[in-house]
Amino acid sequence: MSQDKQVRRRDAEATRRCLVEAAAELFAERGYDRTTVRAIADRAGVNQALLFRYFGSKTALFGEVVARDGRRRLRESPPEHLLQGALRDLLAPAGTEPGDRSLEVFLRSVGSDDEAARTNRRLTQEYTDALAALSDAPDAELRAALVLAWLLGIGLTRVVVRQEPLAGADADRVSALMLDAARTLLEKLP
Amino acid sequence: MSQDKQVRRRDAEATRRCLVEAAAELFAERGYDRTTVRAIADRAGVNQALLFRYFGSKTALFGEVVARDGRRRLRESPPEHLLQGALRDLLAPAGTEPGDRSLEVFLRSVGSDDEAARTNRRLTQEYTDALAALSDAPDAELRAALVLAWLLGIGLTRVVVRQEPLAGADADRVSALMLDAARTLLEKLP
DNA sequence: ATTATCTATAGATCTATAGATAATGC
DNA sequence: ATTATCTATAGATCTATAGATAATGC
Repeated sequence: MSQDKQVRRRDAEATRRCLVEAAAELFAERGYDRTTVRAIADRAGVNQALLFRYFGSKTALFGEVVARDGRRRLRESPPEHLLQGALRDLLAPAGTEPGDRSLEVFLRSVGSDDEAARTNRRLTQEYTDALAALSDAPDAELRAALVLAWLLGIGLTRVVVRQEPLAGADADRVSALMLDAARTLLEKLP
Repeated sequence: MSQDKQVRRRDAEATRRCLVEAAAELFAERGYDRTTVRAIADRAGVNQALLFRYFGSKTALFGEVVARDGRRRLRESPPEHLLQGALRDLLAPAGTEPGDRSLEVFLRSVGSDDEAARTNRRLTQEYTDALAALSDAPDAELRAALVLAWLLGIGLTRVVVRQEPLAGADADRVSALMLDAARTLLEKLP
């Protein structure tokens, strides 16, 4: 019965974590602009004033979320699996538990707060660098950027706009078509 | 000297047009959410109450903008030039007068108002259909959607996020790389 | 007289802060 | 005593509307 609020002892660290977790979910669902600090605090089950006590501002909390989740795949997978992995999470059928929603956070917040945009730009650069390392082409970085742009576009269409036929398409088929073309782009020398 | 405001006679039709024009610019620059009705009225040089008199709501004005600009290319260019044309506008060097900013309106408003999202979705569908007509593949529609997603991703990276190296890359080089891969995707049968 | 335009403001947000309250650890 | 949490609210938005004002066309 009373396994929630009541039971949780006062614990600043736990409260902080709850806020970051709730913020990550909401930023992924609604983007930066359309997520209110009050909604974050409500989902975290804590008072709204604590968000400012622990993070100072909504923008700073956004930075915390990106720092926590955005670079996880970058740290954990080798460059040659980066694209596949990102694509797999992106294409995970709706309904199933999505593995990593950091791309959604990115996509839905792209036009928002300037500081948030800067945070996002830094993250994209790191992905581009990792992908560029896979190509021997003299314009490897540009090719990598094009591939990454494609990933973003697919995410935008499928997850944010939910546009058919991409939204409902079979994950493997999309993956095969895209990875094949991407590999050609990265490997084919001019 | 006094060629503005003073000189313009009272003209509901002209005021309407000014509002749509100002809204088109601002939605392209800032997206739906971050554009205020007051900013639109100010840029149009008219009173803010008139926006509601002539359009009823901010959302309705957005619909008007998309209806006016979004389908222009679709009407004016044959399917086989659609992609090239969209790409050319998108890649027009910053500073030069951009030809068509409707893609920016789309990209910057994608996560915003629900009604705006619906308007955008309808528009994307029309583009997908046009592109799909170019392919003989049995999954032509999916391939077309992937190509369109790529276009959106490139636009997002270059114009909205302004991420290097795509943001500053030579238009012809980007165009060549992308169109080549896209053509392969649309024409190569499984 | 008609109607395009403007003034003034309601009402609903939203971020952020100051200061009060109360649970913990010594 | 310390500090995690809560109350209350300032202050700045933003969309939308009601009703007043004033320029046009007959």
